Amino acid sequence: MEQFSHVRLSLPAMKLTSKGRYAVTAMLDIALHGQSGPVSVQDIAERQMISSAYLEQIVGRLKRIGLLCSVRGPGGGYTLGTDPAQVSISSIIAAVGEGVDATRCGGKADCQEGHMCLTHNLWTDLSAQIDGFLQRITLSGLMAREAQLRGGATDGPEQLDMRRIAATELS
Amino acid sequence: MEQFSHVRLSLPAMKLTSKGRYAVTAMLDIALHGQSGPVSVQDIAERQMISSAYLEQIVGRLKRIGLLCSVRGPGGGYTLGTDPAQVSISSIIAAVGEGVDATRCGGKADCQEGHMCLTHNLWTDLSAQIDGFLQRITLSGLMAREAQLRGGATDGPEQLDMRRIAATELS
DNA sequence: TAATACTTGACTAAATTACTAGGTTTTATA
DNA sequence: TATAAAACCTAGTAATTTAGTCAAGTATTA
Repeated sequence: MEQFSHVRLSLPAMKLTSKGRYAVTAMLDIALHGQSGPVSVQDIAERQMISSAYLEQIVGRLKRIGLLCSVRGPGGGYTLGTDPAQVSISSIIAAVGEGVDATRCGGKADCQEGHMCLTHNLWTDLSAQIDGFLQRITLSGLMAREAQLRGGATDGPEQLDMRRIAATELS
Repeated sequence: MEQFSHVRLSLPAMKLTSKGRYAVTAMLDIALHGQSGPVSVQDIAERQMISSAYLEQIVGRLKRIGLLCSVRGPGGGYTLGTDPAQVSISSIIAAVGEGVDATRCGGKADCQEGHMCLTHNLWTDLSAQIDGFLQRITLSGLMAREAQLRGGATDGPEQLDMRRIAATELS
């Protein structure tokens, strides 16, 4: 028999769900189709098969942050708000409230003992690892890959090495 | 007005919640306190402040997988089922059904176009990145850190560089 | 001036998480 | 041999989150 109810401590160490994926997909779609003018949410939703109403919420946040600009009225839509070379995947995901939130105890709070702190640091460092990876990959990096795919072989999805992108992006 | 309901596609790209953290914490607790005999769930629950009934479920899965052995009856409990140097954090997390499940389309299925495949590969590679990190860190690695912490400075939780552990673990 | 597009806020069904509750074995020890 | 301490098992369930929907706007311009 349990003596007391445990406090519910959710706080996932990290989350990356459809919302974050949709955000990145939308940014990339706008980057690729925004040459001739603004891209409407409807267009993105149809191309990427995402609920347009849901996408509106996501794209709205990306605009408020400044990652996108909007043009209203007929023929309107969204354009990139920044140089795609400056936009990391990490920042896109963070813009919609996802990504890596460190640990349950915000920095030091709850860790009572040494070995508790040890796993705590494991999660902290894992978070840094993930975020670092997502920070090294930019929107222009993804665009370059896309261009390369279009120009090169079209027979099926081959394995891509994102680490190489990240590396070239860094140097 | 939306013409049709979109199919709900959950499938988080990755998840790491309390369940996975509890599993790692429990394994480490048993590794550290299991010298003199089996460690009971009650003991772990009290030390780590986790609901014992919930912990029982988690520890049960770790046993079924073979990461733990159990001793029934009074004075019973759990002991490690394997050499801690062979147990990666990745395998502990996987044992309780968490960790990294690749992408929504299992390998190639749904990717209709090039740029779709591009973000697909981003998630695939991120997953590999995360899992690689968790695979390079072992239970004995965490134990060594704990021992070092006990022996060394006791004034507060300092920043640990897990990457160094991972590196030494590899070489 | 009407169509198009963005804006907002509230609402909801489904899924998942983090538990709880209540039992049954097994087995050391008194 | 009774007792109690432990593992083991199977349901439930409340809270939270996700992935949407819905409705009623406001702004812009062909």
